[in-house]
Amino acid sequence: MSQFWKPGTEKPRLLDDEEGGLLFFSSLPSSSSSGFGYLSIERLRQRLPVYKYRTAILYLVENHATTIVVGETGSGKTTQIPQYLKEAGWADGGRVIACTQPRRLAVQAVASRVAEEMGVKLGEEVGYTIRFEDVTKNGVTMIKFLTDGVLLREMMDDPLLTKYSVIMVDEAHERSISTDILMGLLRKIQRRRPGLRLIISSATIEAKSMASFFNSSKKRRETEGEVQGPRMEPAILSVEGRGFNVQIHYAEEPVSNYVQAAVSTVLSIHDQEPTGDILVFLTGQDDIDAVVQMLNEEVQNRGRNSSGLIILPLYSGLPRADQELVFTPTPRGKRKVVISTNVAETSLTLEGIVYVIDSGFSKQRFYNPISDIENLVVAPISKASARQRAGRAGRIRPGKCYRLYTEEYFVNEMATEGIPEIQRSNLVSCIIQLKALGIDNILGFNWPASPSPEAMVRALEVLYSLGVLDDDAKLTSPAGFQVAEIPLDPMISKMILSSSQLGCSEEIITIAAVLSIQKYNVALDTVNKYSAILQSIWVSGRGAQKELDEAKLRFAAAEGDHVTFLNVYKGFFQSGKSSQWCHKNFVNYHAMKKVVEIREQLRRIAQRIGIALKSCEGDMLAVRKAITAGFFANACHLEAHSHSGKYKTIRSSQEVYIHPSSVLFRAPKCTLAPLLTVVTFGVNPKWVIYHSLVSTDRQYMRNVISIDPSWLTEVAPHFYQHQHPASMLH
DNA sequence: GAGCACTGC
Repeated sequence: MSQFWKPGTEKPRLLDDEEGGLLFFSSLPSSSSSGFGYLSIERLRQRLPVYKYRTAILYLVENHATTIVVGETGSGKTTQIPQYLKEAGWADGGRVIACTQPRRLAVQAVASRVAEEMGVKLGEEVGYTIRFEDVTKNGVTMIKFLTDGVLLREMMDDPLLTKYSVIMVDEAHERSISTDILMGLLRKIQRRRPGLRLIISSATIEAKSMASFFNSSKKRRETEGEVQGPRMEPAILSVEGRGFNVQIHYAEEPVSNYVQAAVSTVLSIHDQEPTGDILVFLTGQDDIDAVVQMLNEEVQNRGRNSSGLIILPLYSGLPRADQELVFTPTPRGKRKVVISTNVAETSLTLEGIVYVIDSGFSKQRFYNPISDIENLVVAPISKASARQRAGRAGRIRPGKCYRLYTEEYFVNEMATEGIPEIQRSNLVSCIIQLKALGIDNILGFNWPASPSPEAMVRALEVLYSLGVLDDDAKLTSPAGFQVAEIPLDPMISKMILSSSQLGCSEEIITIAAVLSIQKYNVALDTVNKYSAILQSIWVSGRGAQKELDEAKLRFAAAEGDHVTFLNVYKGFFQSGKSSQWCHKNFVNYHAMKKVVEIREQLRRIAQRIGIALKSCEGDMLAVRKAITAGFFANACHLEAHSHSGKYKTIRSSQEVYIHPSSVLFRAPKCTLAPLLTVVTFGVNPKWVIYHSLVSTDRQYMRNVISIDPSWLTEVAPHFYQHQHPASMLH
């Protein structure tokens, strides 16, 4: 190994989210007060690195409109700064200190930790808000943790966020879409509310560009003259972390096959290095399964001597029980090897890792506004990501990180930061949200990172075709405002609006809930459990694929997947929401409970914005029409004489195929499902609409429903008559 | 007969 690896000079210090993993995943009852041991809470707080900056932070917040805290992980900034602010009086007079997080779980965990440190009941002085859970008390809560998405929603009712005295945006370096929009809007609010203070918590590299983004001093002087108040130039403060050093080793030669290299590096570490668990970062399930299999074979070949390795895959699609294995403590004399996706980079923290192997790649989403298709591709990570990965080795003692790329590559070729999510995504949701907040000039909006004009224009086009924006790109009334109120993709929201007129809103709301669960995580209620991540209402299980397929057939509707969802929901409901029923039918019980929850929320919103709740009593024609009204842009036609099931999109003649997971993949025959109206038997429907595309070697349509082409011109005449002569549709 | 980086309202 010493020939293969060259020690580098860089020794990053580590530690992220003491507020994260430790709290969730430790087998110790770390969130109970016994976890604090002999030391008083006060003493423990004073031991955190951030403590010696307490006075400085308070001074800067007092005197600067924006303070940027460059906090290495483990500095204690997230839990301590809100408490310092409260102690200094920023929550006096009914004001509230807000602290945002990108993830729900982090919100819950940090809030309960801070409540515990302050010796108060969660939901009183310290509270939190995430979707479906508002654990705060008006007039009592002084420190409030929330996801940045929730804060954005709050701005719809209170655009200036008047109840907050200080807003701390944590993990800003992750540059999620919500964080970016939030920062752009906060910068605007700041001009109108000189009393508001912002704290942006960011990683090292970006601090300067963040500072120039928030530097509005010149503009302020021009417009308002010299005024009393905080300085508008942001202050930057750096707080060190509390991790152990991690020694970096680079590959001497470029690595052509990181799967193979990862396997041999694991074996070298196991042979030559002292005990300590290994974490390997790869890109996805395929890589991971390959490495797991190769390691298992190697262990078998070597015989009993190498049986000290416990090899565990980790990715979000893994069944919950398998994910849990990763968090069980390593038995004495054994070495755990976790082969993981990026999920271990930000979302969860493993204890006991001493060695990290970094492939240098991850899967990233890219959006092509021309084709309007989002692709998931394997791409090189950034330096920031590489540092984060390396840091995972230094949580319990000094560690080592093996990078499967050369030092020259790291220094000269790797990008400093990743591309912000907003520049890699479809902007439809984000733009309607800005419109609803009164930001009319989208192209002129001051973004922390501006999306491409093409992407913005494309999103405006889509919203226009949905009837959500008018000719002046203003929200239409009432449709535009209604769509903006519904916390879902605008195409789904439009589908819900149309269902109101078609008399099938109860059914469509069920479908909307199922469609949104498919991208959703199901976080369990308590802080001490990790989130079970779901991708479908079906149980995931590679082992029982055949049984799963058979179970699916019990619900399969000839109309397509959306109607199939209705059959599943109906069965679940009739069983009394029974978990045994789910188990028997290969339906994911937790996912169904979430569907029920989201469905209830959507019904409440629907009633609030004046959508009539009505069931169509089995009239699937109405249901399919409503789906068409939202997703007409995704219409496809079966190629004539195609025996391979080839479709083409109407909009751009893209070649697409029905995904094998769809019930229409094997054009289903009529089943016993009670809601079913027979449409076709055993042949591919000529016209379909898809909910989303998955791109691999082919473009696959996921969640497909058959339609009648005349509906297209009926529900979206502007779209189809202008762009496509009606003759094309027949 | 194929495939799912990661979040969130």
